[in-house]
Amino acid sequence: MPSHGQYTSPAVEHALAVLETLASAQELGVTELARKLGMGKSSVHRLLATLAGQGYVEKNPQTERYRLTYKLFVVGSTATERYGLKDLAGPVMDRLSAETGETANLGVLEEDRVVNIHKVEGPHLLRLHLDLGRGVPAHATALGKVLLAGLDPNDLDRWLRATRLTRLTPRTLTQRAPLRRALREAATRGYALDDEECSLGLRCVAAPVRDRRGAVVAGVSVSGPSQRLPSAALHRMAARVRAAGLEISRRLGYSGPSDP
Amino acid sequence: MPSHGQYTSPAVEHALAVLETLASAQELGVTELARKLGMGKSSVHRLLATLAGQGYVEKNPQTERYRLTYKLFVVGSTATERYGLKDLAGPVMDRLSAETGETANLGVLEEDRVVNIHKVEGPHLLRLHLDLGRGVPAHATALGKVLLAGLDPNDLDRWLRATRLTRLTPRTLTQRAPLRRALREAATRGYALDDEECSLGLRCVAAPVRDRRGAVVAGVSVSGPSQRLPSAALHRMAARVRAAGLEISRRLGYSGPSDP
DNA sequence: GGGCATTGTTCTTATATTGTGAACGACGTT
DNA sequence: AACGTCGTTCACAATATAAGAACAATGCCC
Repeated sequence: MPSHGQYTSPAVEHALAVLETLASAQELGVTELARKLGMGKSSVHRLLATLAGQGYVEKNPQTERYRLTYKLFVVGSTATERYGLKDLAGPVMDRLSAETGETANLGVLEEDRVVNIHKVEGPHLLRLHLDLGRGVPAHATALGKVLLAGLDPNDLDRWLRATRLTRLTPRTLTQRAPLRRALREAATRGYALDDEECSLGLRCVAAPVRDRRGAVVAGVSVSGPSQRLPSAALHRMAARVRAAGLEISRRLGYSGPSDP
Repeated sequence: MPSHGQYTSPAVEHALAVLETLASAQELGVTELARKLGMGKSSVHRLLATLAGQGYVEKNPQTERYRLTYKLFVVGSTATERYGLKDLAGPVMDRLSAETGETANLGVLEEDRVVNIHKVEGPHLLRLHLDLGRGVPAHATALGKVLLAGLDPNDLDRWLRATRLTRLTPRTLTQRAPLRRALREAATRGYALDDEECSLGLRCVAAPVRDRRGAVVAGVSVSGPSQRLPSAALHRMAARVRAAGLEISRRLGYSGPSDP
């Protein structure tokens, strides 16, 4: 077997592995990095030199070890502007946050996680701090549920087979059957809830955002501390969140029905 | 000259170029991308296959063209957590925003741009929308000025020689001499101003954030519309911004003097 | 202070991968 | 129906690659 006919580039995969490893650790030396990746020191060294030449990593002059620069963040952030989603959603989210007094979030599904790409914080002093960018397991959040409910059945089946439903709090749905039920419910009601399934003390309502074809491309949510959001308030808010999701969808060119 | 002894990896550089090009355009086909990069179609195709295999790009099933996923954003965002800066600065910025009623920003210098890594928006309805991530030319912002003022003289000289001072508004400082003067002033006062130099109608005050060695690693700022921030208010606010910068610095282990 | 074990970097080499150009099938248009 | 264009695959020569050994510099421990 001559084994030519390459469909992927090992060098590139290695470079990406270097970036990801560097992202998960704060700072690493060449030897340390090589050990983690199972490669030779000199190979890693050359990859680092390449990445440094392009401005993606740098050597900390103090410790003589390598770390990521902010360039990856800069380049990655532009991916966030797909469809102009952020710009279109921004004003709607401002209003949603003002009306509800809570934090409004915009998120998308990336593999098994929900990635927050925009948030508007409410005026309350007590606020739960959720970082943009850092993903959260989809099955444990309201946003994740509306996004999963928007997948077509085959993709959802594959998703459910492929991902472990890790437990984040005592209330996290870690079994497939209850999660499936929750997703069906989300689909029929047009919104999903998260009752401290992701973080204790945090409740959340989310609604889907659809593009002109009707496909769910993102979700909007409102989240806040349980004390301020008893069950009744949560369901009342759902209408507002759904309206916000619909408005963003309309701006994206969605022309389908307003009811699920 | 045998010319072996490679210090960089062309394949990796090409892959990064693909990512950057894809980031600057929304969606591109293989041929289009190959033309932009001046490479063969098949090379680009293999790179895309590799990047897709790692989850960094995907093919839009509608248009059959390639686009970035959000993974680059996810990985890049973790770079944002260097020093735990965001976590340490968060509460201080919350307070700064609450006290001033305006938007508080945290930024770092990346090449010739200031990258915003965290912001806390004020309660006012009239707000200027500045995205996180997307960089802004350093010479035209208050944050940029404190960060440049924190460079050591050699680095600053190199920076000034290397970068074009592009004009963003009629007030932008596009000459080196006035910029140098502004930087000296920022260094002696401990804060910098931006009077509609970046965007018309936007004013800004910024102060440096220092690590335990005293090096400027970031900046905090408060920004708002000119109508709410007359010159007098701006200078009054400077004290608060400086105090916030100092507090974050202290949390980072800075033990130097509080005055510049 | 001298020796020992790290570290980051450079060199060399066989080998596997890369970039290229051409050819293929599939669409959409003229 | 023929054409242009697209994404994909193929084959091959040229070249970059990954690995291991050797280097100097640094820090550490006895």
